[in-house]
Amino acid sequence: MANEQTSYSAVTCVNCNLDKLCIPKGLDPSDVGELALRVNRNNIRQKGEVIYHAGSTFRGIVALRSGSAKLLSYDGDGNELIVDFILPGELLGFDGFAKQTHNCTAIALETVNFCHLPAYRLDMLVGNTSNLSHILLQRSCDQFDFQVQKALFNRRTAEERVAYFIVALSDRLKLRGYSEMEFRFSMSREEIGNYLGITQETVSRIFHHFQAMNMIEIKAKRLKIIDKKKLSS
Amino acid sequence: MANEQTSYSAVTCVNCNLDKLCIPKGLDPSDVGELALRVNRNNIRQKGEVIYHAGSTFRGIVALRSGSAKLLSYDGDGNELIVDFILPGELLGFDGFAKQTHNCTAIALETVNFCHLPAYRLDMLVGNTSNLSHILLQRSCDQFDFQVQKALFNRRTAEERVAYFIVALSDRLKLRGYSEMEFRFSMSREEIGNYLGITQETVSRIFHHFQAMNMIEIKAKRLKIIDKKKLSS
DNA sequence: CGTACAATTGAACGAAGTCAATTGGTGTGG
DNA sequence: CCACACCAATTGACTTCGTTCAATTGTACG
Repeated sequence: MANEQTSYSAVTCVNCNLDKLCIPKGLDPSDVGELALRVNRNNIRQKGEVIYHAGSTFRGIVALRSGSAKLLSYDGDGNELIVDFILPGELLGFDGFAKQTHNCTAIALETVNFCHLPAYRLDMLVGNTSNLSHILLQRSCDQFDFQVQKALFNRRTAEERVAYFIVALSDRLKLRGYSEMEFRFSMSREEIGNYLGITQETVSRIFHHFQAMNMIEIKAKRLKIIDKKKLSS
Repeated sequence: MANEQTSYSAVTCVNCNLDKLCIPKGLDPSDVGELALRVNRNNIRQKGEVIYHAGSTFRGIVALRSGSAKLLSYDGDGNELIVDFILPGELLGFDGFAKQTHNCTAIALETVNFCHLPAYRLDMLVGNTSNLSHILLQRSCDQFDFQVQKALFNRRTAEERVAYFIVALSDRLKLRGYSEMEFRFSMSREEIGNYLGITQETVSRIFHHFQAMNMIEIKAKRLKIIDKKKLSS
């Protein structure tokens, strides 16, 4: 956001001025030394340049040293949604950890300097792919991914949200061995509306509308999906 | 969502039918046995009962075995926002990891049965508070918390969003040693609008309005905050 | 200094919200 | 087992906030 021209030549995590914000915050001092040895420093990008791309393989965690960046995601129609603005000392890359593929793109908003902890070295520190630390970090990142997804469809119309909600719930139930075409809501209209960011009245009207269009049959909390394909669009 | 009455008596993570979804998914088989020894099983809550409360100390990760739940957060005015609906095999509790205090509440939507991995046992498996695994998990959960925060203020009016954006940015810059009262935006109006879920025109109008109210002075990308207190309300 | 893009400003429209009345479902006690 | 009460869901009428479209002004950079 502002200009700060420092000589980074001799800087490591051990004497970095961002140690109260970045990964070292709260980290055991001995581990900071360990970390410093594994981080690539002084990566530069100019304004508008990409730090990493959605769809690319996860290559590790990025820590911004100076400048600012935007983290964005794309919806189905290619519209971009800015998930976060990144300032010095903040971390980037968690969007690629769970699936090992980034689902966000990071772009510099001005000249940036960043450090990079490569994935394979991250594994050396955190442990291999199948141990618990790794799995929990993965699950946590999953939840983050999901929140990004949710933010994306919060841009859509009320109808699209409700349709998406039904389809997503159906898919999740199927995965758990329940019927994907017929099930019972355990939540009220108000709770659905709250979750989707619309009112219960709107939920009700849209259910009615979908029924009129022969996509679903709904009676109180029982739902029967007639045309899941139509619903998905 | 549906009824499934199984005898859970002899069930451990090793032979649980949710092993393709829950923590064990992707976990090394030897670690699953390890995990099984540390998990408390057969915790029951009835419809409407709380699994954990916002504000309470983090006590570990919860894995839903049957039933469904809602995960919700409260805004400043006590309005609830449903962050997620939880189905069997899904995990709960990451909202408490970063700050060691839950910022969400989990409530059963119907009778639920869940497993519980206590925090101190989690530490035994993941390592102590200051090692890298722990820190990274914490940072990742931080990002999750932030997305929840963002979802919360997406319910607010365009004016509140813009005000919040300015204040939050000011605070973040201050934390990094920059001036909190006067700075330069590195992002365009369009990017601000995209981030806040409103159009650039609306951003522009609201900036103008805040200036007319003597809360800020804005000229192109330079912003000067006149009355931060007023802006925060 | 001019060009291209960014930001502002205005006017009209529309999707979803609000408020209010009605209907429907469920569980409980007579 | 029915009837009542209570809460959930539906439906309608009206309002509003923010969008959209379009025209204009401002700003940065070659």
